[in-house]
Amino acid sequence: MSRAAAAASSEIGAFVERRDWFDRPSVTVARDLLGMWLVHDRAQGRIAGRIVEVEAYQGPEDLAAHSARGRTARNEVMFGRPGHLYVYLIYGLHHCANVVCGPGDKPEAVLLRAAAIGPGVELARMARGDVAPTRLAAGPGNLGAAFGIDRRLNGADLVAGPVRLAAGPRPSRIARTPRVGVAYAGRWARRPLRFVIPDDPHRSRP
DNA sequence: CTTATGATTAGA
DNA sequence: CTAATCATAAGA
Repeated sequence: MSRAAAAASSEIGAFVERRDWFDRPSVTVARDLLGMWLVHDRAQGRIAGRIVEVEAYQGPEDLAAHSARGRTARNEVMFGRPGHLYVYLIYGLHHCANVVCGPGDKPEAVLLRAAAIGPGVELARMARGDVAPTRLAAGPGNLGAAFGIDRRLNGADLVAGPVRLAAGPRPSRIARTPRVGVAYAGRWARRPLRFVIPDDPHRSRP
């Protein structure tokens, strides 16, 4: 990779500053999130990575969405204003990070499933241990671990930070597949609501 | 109170 | 293929 290309790929664009950017259906936000930067500013430094894989979870009618089983203490944030982080613990050990979307009061969200870590690689490695760079944030549990996102950040404002989103290079192509791990959701399990950059080495699976 | 299970992962 | 591991939600 040339010096110019390397510089370009590590360039973080403008942060999302308008809440209404998030106030859209999860499918729309999900597509837009691919290629964008996820940035976490911490005392130790900044961890940033480009999002390469996401899943859309639609409102109450989507049987795979947490919000389909009513409002509870856990999914409270999904029912709140768009532009916040919904973080929950899964299988007793993995933290999954979601972007709360709209439109309006509709409790939709986008699960962040994989990212290519750019600036802050060493910090991410410290948090994750010694793993291959392409696997650092591949899979929702790994992404949470790599970015240092846990339940303390549940409800965090994505406009205010410390976790924010910024413009990045748009992918030339976007692939759609069914979502992972939601076989119980009947028809909704088969819907193509997973969005991924085809053949990206940082994605969690084909 | 008890109990089943999950938007997962690593390892055999 | 399965164990790990616990917050959550649902049921008694």
